[in-house]
Amino acid sequence: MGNREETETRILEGVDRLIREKGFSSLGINAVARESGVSKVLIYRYFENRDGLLRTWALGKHYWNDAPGGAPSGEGVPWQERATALFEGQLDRLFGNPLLREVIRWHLSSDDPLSRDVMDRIEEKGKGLTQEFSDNLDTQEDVNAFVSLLIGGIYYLALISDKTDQFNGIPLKSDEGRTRLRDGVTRLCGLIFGEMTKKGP
Amino acid sequence: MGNREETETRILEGVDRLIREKGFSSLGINAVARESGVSKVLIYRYFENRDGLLRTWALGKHYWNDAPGGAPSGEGVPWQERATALFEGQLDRLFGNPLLREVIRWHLSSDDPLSRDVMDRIEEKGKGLTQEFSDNLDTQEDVNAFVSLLIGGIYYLALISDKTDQFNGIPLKSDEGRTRLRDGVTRLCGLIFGEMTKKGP
DNA sequence: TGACAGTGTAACCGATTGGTTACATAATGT
DNA sequence: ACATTATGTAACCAATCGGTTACACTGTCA
Repeated sequence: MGNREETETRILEGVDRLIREKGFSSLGINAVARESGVSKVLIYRYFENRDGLLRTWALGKHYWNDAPGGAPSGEGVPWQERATALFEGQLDRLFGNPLLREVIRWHLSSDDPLSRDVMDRIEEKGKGLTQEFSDNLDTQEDVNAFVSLLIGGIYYLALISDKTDQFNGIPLKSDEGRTRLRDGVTRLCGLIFGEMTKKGP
Repeated sequence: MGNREETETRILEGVDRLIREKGFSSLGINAVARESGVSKVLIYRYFENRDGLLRTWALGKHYWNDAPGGAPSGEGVPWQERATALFEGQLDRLFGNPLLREVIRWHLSSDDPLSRDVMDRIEEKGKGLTQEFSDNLDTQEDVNAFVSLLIGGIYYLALISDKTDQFNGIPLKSDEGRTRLRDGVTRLCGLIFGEMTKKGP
């Protein structure tokens, strides 16, 4: 008590907990105040209103920088391998981060432009990587379409993994399912990028 | 007035309109009554409560039977062609039916078990078709993983098409984007199912 | 000591929520 | 004609929402 910074972080931690447990739909000022054990007047005093609170929460997050960094990008690495690393990284990232899934859900269902800003930051790194593919690959194929479908598939399966145990015969909550998806992605990368070569001068 | 059936359909039509315009999140009794121009007491009288209303709405829908029927299933049709028809059908279905997308959004974000029931009916036909693949194909590949990723990708891209114009360089709201996705799916089906043959005895 | 800024709480506001009670009116069967 | 049933509306209920006002306390600087 008597410490503004501490109170602010307590509030933001409350937001964090609330989103993780109930999602964005039930994220009201009263709920945050209750969860944080803090008078809601302080929320208005320190964050102006619900929007300001959400904005400082979202923009102060480090979560969005956990993009798959394991993608090998050396000169000699074949594109198939790079793509595999990218997709497997996204798979682990999505399935391993419940808060991230909650934010995607938020973006899919709300009209709040802030959700777009946050999504942009989430996708930032991945976009740079996929850009590399379409820039450097010498192929007639629509690489962007392939990538979009695969990334989208990973997103969707991660999202419904919170709601159901199985999708199309794949157990989404077990390691077995994760492994099958991982292998499937790897196999698809082989089929798609297997014969592609670097663009000539 | 004075006609129960007519009032009931007016209410259900109001639900329909409301979901299409605002989604499930803002679907309250008061909103339905306002939208339908009907006293909310009648909603309670005829449908018991919000849950009952939603249940009769969802279970009385014909929408869920518009699954891609164009999939050729004759004996001589190659599997690659069948798969292509299945996925392209799903693509058109998802992008062409806003109400369907709202229901999927609902399922992704709510805890209501009813949403699972509705999703089961939506996926029913597709599940039967994909089951055929894993049953009849003689391959070492994890066909279910491929199918799950592709179907999921179609779902996700359709969902975000309501929120953003472009994803990964694909314009989601234009015919061009639809065509590119369609071609991408076709091409992937070629890569995946191209060499698969029917299971021998 | 006193003025003053920052931190905190309780109580209230109007609007809206899901849900109910009471009552008026129209149709129906005897 | 009369009693009963179905259809409809207005008014109300407690609870919750985002947001505000008023007031008590604590420290700091003069």
